[in-house]
Amino acid sequence: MNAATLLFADRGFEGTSIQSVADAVGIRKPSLLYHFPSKDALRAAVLDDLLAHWKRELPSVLAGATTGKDRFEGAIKAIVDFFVAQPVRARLIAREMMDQPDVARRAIAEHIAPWTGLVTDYIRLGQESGRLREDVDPEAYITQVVTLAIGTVALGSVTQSLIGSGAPMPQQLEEMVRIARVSLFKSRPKES
Amino acid sequence: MNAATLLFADRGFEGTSIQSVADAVGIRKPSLLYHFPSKDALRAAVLDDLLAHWKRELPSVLAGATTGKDRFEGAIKAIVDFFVAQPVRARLIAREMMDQPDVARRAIAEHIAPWTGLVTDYIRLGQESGRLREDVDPEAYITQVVTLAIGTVALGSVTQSLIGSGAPMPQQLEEMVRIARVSLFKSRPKES
DNA sequence: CCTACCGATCGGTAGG
DNA sequence: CCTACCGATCGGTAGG
Repeated sequence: MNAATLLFADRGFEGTSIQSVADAVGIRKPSLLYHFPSKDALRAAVLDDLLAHWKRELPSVLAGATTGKDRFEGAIKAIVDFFVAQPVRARLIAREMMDQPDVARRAIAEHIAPWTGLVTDYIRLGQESGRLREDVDPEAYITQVVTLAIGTVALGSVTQSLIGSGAPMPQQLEEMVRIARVSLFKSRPKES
Repeated sequence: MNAATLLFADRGFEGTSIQSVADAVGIRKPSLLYHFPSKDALRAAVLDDLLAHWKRELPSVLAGATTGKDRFEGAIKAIVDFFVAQPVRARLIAREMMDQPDVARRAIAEHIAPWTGLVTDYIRLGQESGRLREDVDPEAYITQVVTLAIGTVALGSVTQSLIGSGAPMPQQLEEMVRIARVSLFKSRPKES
């Protein structure tokens, strides 16, 4: 499954033969097909595994980020870091979103939406307490932040060179967090 | 070429057979291979066409946006609108970035980077004139905006359902422009 | 988990 | 731009 995840993320589902997965694991193709009855079953299992992982990890990430004084500050960085730490999964989910929008939509709506929904609640809370900008659309905002995080990680190796010299990855991540933060919090004096 | 662009964007390069392209055009496979000596040649031609189109259109888009008083205001919306208006091309470039990072990097660095570089110059100009935030990293900022635009369009049909109810596309685009704007301009009173 | 094997489709060529 | 055809690889099965 790990091998399949890597190959699917790297070359795409259609660009990956079950033979190549079997090779990576060191078994014969029919042996692989014993564990996963078809290539599509393998795909489904890989996607399930990905979502199960996120479903397991997200609560603690969000819990850790939404506790204490700087819960809003922390939440943004936590969400961004979460995707940044898993470039393979980010690329895989980006591919699945393009390859099978319907499947990905259902899977995400079922497993992930509840947790992002939690974040929008926090945002609304912050808006009422006057710490967050009122012009933020909570649902659209969190969607944009996640899209940016996935996009930056999945396409990062190329977007770096959008500019002549190229903006190195660490600076891209810093700027991403800055953008997410500034567009959420009410402006205040300086920070550092 | 249009047929190939659509199919590549939709199902990916590996997921598209030259037979299916030929079918879409209404000719036989060998006839297609007469015009494009190999599948890879077709891919290269499609990518070239995409970049040529952007190279042709970008100047006028940027020129129109960077003239007059509200040149900064306009530039953001122009860049975002530019990608939003071409969902097929956005999806294709996103795929090519993942499938062949090296090829995409070279192509973008050569054809697109000069124009985005122009935007970073404008941003620096705006920073000096005091209208734009000083904490903006121009290179990283424009990279992030483009990534967000491409990502939103390419993955949009799925990210909409990141939230239970789902944030409709128009609202996502509005929020994207807001995020890009707020994180670039110095804060000021209300707008509307 | 393996060997042996299958029909279908793949990208591509010959030759007109 | 076509018909006819090629070897290689595809996902998958039989049977042990």
